[in-house]
Amino acid sequence: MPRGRHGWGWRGCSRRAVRFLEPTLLLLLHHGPAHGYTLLEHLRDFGLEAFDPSVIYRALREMEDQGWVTSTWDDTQTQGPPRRVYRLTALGDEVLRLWAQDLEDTRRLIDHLLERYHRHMQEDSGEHHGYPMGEDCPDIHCR
Amino acid sequence: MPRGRHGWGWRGCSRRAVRFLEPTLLLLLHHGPAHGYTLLEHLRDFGLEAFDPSVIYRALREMEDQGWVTSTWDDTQTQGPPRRVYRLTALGDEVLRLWAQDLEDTRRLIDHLLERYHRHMQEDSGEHHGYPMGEDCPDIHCR
DNA sequence: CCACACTATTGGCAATTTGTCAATAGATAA
DNA sequence: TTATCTATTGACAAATTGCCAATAGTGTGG
Repeated sequence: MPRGRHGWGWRGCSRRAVRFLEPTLLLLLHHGPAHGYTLLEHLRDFGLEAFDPSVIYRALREMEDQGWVTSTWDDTQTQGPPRRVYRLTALGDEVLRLWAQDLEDTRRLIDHLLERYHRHMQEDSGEHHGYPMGEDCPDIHCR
Repeated sequence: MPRGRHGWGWRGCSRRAVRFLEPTLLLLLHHGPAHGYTLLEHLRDFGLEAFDPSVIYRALREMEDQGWVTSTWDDTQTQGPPRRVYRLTALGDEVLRLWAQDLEDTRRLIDHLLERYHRHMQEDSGEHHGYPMGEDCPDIHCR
């Protein structure tokens, strides 16, 4: 998915991941209360890596503003500064359900697009579509 | 997918759609050269509606900058100002293939998330997870 | 001819989103 | 005490996006 005048790894490259951040956090919190850092680690199980912690905390604060989660300071001692415990609210529970529906819609869109793509590719394998063949074609370079 | 302090229909609401714009345009152009307005109409077949024309033209110009498409002025008379004809380049053809792969990756991510969601919901139907039940829970209102 | 509507493309801007980097800060180990 | 690890917060620049207006050619009704 090269985009803009860039390849992978430019500013905004992981936007796909970002859209999965909120539903994934909600799902993780549906399993039970957790700390921000813990959530960060569990995100890897969902293919969401390389998140700067600030992104997670920002998402959590926004979700709290929405009333999807609440947070309290954890009084139990740990090796480090005090931590927040985030827990899902009933509203967050409901939002998670809406997210799931939305993701199913998105899935259908992708399916439709891919189905069309593969069908079309099968139909006219080897045909040309008006673009000049044989010209020097620059390689796609993703940085 | 309520997001931010908004529901559907706020600024940035259709970002999901926007991400399908480029691959869909490439796929449409793979069928053959077309005008911007024509493409705009065909997008509906893919569940992508309500695009402001400027969004499509902006995308097309960016794709041209990348060398994925080329455009020439159509000299045939029509009821209106001169139109551009966009056609896919060999590079655009290749990019379309990469997009398809990327969409398949995305689909896998969604599947994984949804599978986890449904499995978890089945496991603990009726259980609580620490959030206070019975409190007044504000309705989710999407505007 | 003039006003108006329709088709088609272009330009600009403000609000929002996103990535990155730095700051703060407690606890512990050397 | 200095350094290091854990945890959270703040701030900023760049990119994305939606919206609205401008331009412009053609045809239609009065």
